[in-house]
Amino acid sequence: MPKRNLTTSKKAGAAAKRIDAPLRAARVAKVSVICAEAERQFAQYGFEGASLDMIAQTLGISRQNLLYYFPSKELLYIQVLDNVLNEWRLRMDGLVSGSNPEAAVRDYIRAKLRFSAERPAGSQVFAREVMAGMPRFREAMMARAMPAMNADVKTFERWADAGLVARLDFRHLLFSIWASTQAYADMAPQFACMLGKASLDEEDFERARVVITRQMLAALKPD
Amino acid sequence: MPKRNLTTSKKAGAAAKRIDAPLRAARVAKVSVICAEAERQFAQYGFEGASLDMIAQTLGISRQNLLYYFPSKELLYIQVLDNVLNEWRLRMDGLVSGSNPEAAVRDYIRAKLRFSAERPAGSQVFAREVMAGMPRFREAMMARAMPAMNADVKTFERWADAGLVARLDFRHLLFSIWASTQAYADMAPQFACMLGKASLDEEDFERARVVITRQMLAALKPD
DNA sequence: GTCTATATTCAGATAGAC
DNA sequence: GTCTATCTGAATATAGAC
Repeated sequence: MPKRNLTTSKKAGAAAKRIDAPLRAARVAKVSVICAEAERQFAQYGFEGASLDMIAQTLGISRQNLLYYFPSKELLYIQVLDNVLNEWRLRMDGLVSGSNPEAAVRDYIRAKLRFSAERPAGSQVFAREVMAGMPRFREAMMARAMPAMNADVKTFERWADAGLVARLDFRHLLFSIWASTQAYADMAPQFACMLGKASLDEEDFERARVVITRQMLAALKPD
Repeated sequence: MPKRNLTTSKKAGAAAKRIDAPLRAARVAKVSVICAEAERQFAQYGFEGASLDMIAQTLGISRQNLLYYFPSKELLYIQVLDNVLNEWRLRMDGLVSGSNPEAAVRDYIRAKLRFSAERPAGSQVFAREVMAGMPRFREAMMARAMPAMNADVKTFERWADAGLVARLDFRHLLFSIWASTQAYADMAPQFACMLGKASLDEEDFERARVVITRQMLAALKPD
């Protein structure tokens, strides 16, 4: 538990804020770089496989110093997952709405693929947590991802009522979009390997976008 | 290194075979149940997260006894991955061929989804290995999965030449089929959670099959 | 906030008796 | 083939000095 010295902690209101501001900012910045590196290593090695020692070493700090900011490995892990889910929602929320299904689906796929391209580690940490049976993040999932999905399903159903799209099982349609787009983060090493290159580039993501978009729009086309 | 005693190891030809047969059969059976349990635990906890102690305990044998059959954790892991890749190919090989694209795609998706339903752990171990950057199974992947993919891509291109299917980037089409179908193994806990149940059942897989098949066939329809 | 030192637990692997 | 005993290394976490 971090405790500021009496000199600052005793002061209240504006004065305290003025003094604490730079301290807090430094702390926030450090916490942020720790989370970024932890995300990378949890993604590659998993919760048990990653070690606080390695993470600290990569950052050039001591393991004990890391434990000063995050009292335990598990809390660091939870924080990483929380950040991922937050940015996920930030990027995806409200994309499926309005009255233009085609534009919505195009944007949705584009946003998800961009997330895969820009934040592959976040997606992988999430995938590993899911495969483990969501032992540490089930409630957060239920509370935050489920409402978002249900809202999207409802929107699709309204579109189907209006005859704008075919009537499919939209839950599984969403699963399929998630799977296809997230795979370009989670399975990137395999895909790159099979394309004969070291890693996926912008063109690969663009080609993926074209194919996946075509699939979804074609499937949604009213009979 | 296992060494049979002199009495049997000295004998050669048919006599030795007759004596060794039951021994070997017992060994093969034991190796098989060890692999099955290891697959389950590697799937759930990952390579580093799974422990030989836990695997042995679940099987009711000692860790040392387990190490008698597999000299190291890594060799056990490699064996598990090898088995997965083998059964994968056994089920999928040659499905994309002939002159009926629609039937081929339907069968391919059906077979992949069946694998996800029947062998989810195998798929998950594979996914974890990929996310780790394929540190222990890259050559095997390259040597065995890549030729299979290239053959399938060539078949699709022949179909496109004949005007039977639209001309897409078939590599990414295959990635998308893999992703959508494997997700019903790898992401099963998440999907089940979002469908409000403990685990996916036959009906879920059937609904997934309908949606995914529709996507792929619609995308492949010539313009 | 950062460091040194240490407690504790647990994992993989080997040796050798039976 | 299976067991007991043991070696070795690594990891999380805590205590306390500065």
